[in-house]
Amino acid sequence: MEDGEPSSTACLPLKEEKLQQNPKTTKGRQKIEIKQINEESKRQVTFSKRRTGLFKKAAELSVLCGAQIGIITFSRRGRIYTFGNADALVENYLRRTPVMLRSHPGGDMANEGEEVDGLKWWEKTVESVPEEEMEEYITALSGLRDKLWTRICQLGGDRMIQMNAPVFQNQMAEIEWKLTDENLTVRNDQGQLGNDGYLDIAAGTFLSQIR
Amino acid sequence: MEDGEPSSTACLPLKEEKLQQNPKTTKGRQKIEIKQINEESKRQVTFSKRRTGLFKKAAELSVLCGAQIGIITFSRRGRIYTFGNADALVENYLRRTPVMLRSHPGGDMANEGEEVDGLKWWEKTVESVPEEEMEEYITALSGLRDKLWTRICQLGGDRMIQMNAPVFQNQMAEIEWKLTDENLTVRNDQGQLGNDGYLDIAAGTFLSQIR
DNA sequence: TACTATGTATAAAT
DNA sequence: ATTTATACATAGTA
Repeated sequence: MEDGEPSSTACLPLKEEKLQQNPKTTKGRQKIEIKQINEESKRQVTFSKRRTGLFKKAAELSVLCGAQIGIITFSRRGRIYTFGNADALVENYLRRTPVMLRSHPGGDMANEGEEVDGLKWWEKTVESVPEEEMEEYITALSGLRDKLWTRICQLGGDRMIQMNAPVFQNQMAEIEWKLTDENLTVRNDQGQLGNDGYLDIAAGTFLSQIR
Repeated sequence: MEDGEPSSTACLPLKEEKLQQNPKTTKGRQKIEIKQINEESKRQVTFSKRRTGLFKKAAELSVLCGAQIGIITFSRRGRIYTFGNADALVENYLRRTPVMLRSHPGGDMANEGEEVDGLKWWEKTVESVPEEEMEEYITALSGLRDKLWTRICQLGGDRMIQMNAPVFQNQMAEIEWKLTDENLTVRNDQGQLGNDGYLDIAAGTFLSQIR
């Protein structure tokens, strides 16, 4: 059909003429189904484009409506991309959901307030947690999650609204789980914590979130 | 061009005739400037529409690219709207940024591991923190923010990318501050913490983020 | 809430 | 990265 399709003999180089006249060089944006993109490179391009778009939208929304917005994204590769000030966000979130944040219940508390290496004990990082205290540490961390959620739901009522695009909820949960698993595995492979119990406990934690 | 344009006299009152023929019931979407919307009701409508759009985009992105995405929004009214599983997000975030999470450094640590009211000490909420320990508690919480950020930047490198739409960065910071202030005030008004020092310390914390 | 017309994001191709 | 055509989001209105 393509108007003036070259009938071999008469008008051969029509393609070029067509380009001049109505160049339709691309098919333009095509409709796509919202489902996992399998092709690696394509997925990466899409992720990059849409992440940019998402963050732009978030920025616009925050300016237009004076809302405080934070986005944290864990890419499939395990990279973290954040929008807004993630730590302020997290702190604010935690501030609004009062819980005990202690996550290192073990250890010697006799020298409370004392400084070791010029640091208050609560300023030390997890790396300094001895192997034998790790399990309790992890338990506390898992507890934190539950406490957070419980507390949030309590606060909830009219002050909190949880929104998930209903259609995607199950898929989200699935993906979240898979990726959490992936992240934890990567983390484990890096041997930073090197505690076998870690993955199992975390797995239980997240599995419980999937209905 | 519009086929069959009625030429009344010569060609003068074209406007009206055009309207009749093509009654354009609305002006359609108009371009808007990205700046604070002052009109309350308009802002609310926009917030609602765009928040929905943002969450939809996030859902699509997560499905298409298998990314784990979480969004936390504090509306100007202090409401929290979240997308994804905020607590999982926060926990995952914290998990990836090892820090001491202790935020209640004061208190009697002699009964370490003991249970009070059937709760481990790290399971108790902030409400149970005595007034005289509050300041230290807050200091620890502020410390947490810094620790988080520092640790994140350390982890950073190729595994972390911070993205802010550059154009909006300052505005974001401003808004974040204003809203944080607002939230804290609200919180204070509710008398849940009822500590005068609270606001001041928090203020310093957030002010330091604004360049 | 639902509708239109138009602005904006982006899939595909370069 | 840039371009283009099209799908999608949404400002203003009812």
